[in-house]
Amino acid sequence: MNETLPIRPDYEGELRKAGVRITRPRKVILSILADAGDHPDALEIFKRAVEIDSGISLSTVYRTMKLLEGVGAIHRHAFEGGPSRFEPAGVEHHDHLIDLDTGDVIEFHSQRIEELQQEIARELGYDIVHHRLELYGRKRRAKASRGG
Amino acid sequence: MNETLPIRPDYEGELRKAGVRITRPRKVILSILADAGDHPDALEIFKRAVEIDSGISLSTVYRTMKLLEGVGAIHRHAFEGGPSRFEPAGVEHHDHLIDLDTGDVIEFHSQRIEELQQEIARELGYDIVHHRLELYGRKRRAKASRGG
DNA sequence: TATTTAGTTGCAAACGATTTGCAATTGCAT
DNA sequence: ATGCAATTGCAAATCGTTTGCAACTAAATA
Ligand SMILES: [Mn+2]
Ligand SMILES: [Mn+2]
Ligand SMILES: [Zn+2]
Ligand SMILES: [Zn+2]
Repeated sequence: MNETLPIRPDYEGELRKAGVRITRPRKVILSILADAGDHPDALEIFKRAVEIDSGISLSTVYRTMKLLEGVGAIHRHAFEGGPSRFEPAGVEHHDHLIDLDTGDVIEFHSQRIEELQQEIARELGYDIVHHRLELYGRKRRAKASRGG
Repeated sequence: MNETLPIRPDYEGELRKAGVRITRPRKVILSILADAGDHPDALEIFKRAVEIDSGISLSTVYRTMKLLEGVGAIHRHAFEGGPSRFEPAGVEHHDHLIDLDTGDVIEFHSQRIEELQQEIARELGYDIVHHRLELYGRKRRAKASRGG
């Protein structure tokens, strides 16, 4: 296992540099994203935002997510079934394992898989722009058990 | 235009065994799926169905896709952006590479990746129920070229 | 600081994909 | 052939998301 440095991405600077105005709603949303440990969807971000500034609208959340995605500040995930979920783009690349029972999202990374993907694409004559690897599963139950 | 609807016999039997009524719309949809070489979405299946039987409705296509998915006869893919796309479940498992320029869907399979996924899930204490691996890329351009 | 103005907002209405209620129809067991 | 539950087509509803628009505001300018 390796440590992940809990770097708080300097969103505002990044955005200013991209010519984006730093408004009140955006500050709120950015702060929520900056210290979100999970992968919230737009509605969840909206709810958290309202706690800080009750004037924020859901439209603005959607617009802001699209904007942040556009400048590469966040990643959008479309996990099976549900709405888009987001996470800051600052962290190292990783893929996800979704717990079908609880909805928990577990992150993992396999350099070997990444390499194999490149290899496959190359053989097919392609360059990978991005990819999506999601494992859907359930907690392994102890093999000999009597509990429900 | 066409004579008999060449429904894959095992396909229909599979459904009967699952207690599903074989109706005219279902026969049409099944035949379309059986010899679809691509990964059509509901609307595309609907269009193809209408050519055979103009009375079929889009609702029925959606309902049938859900039913077929439920009994495991087809797989649903939710590629980036677009609507759900489908393919018969009979073929060997494979994953997909989507050409970002043309929309082409290329199938591939890596036993090594499949194994690594299992390994990762196991380490995290999970059993994989299913997974999704999609590569999005563009055709590799020859390094020294003058063509468009 | 006051002025200016293009970017941004909240709201409501529109949107595309998919689902659903319902009355009419149909598969299929009898 | 009969009877009835399963299935259908249609329209309306739903869900997540986007958009038009008039009011507002960040931030460049004077
Ligand atoms: Mn993540
Ligand atoms: Mn396929
Ligand atoms: Zn990856
Ligand atoms: Zn696979």
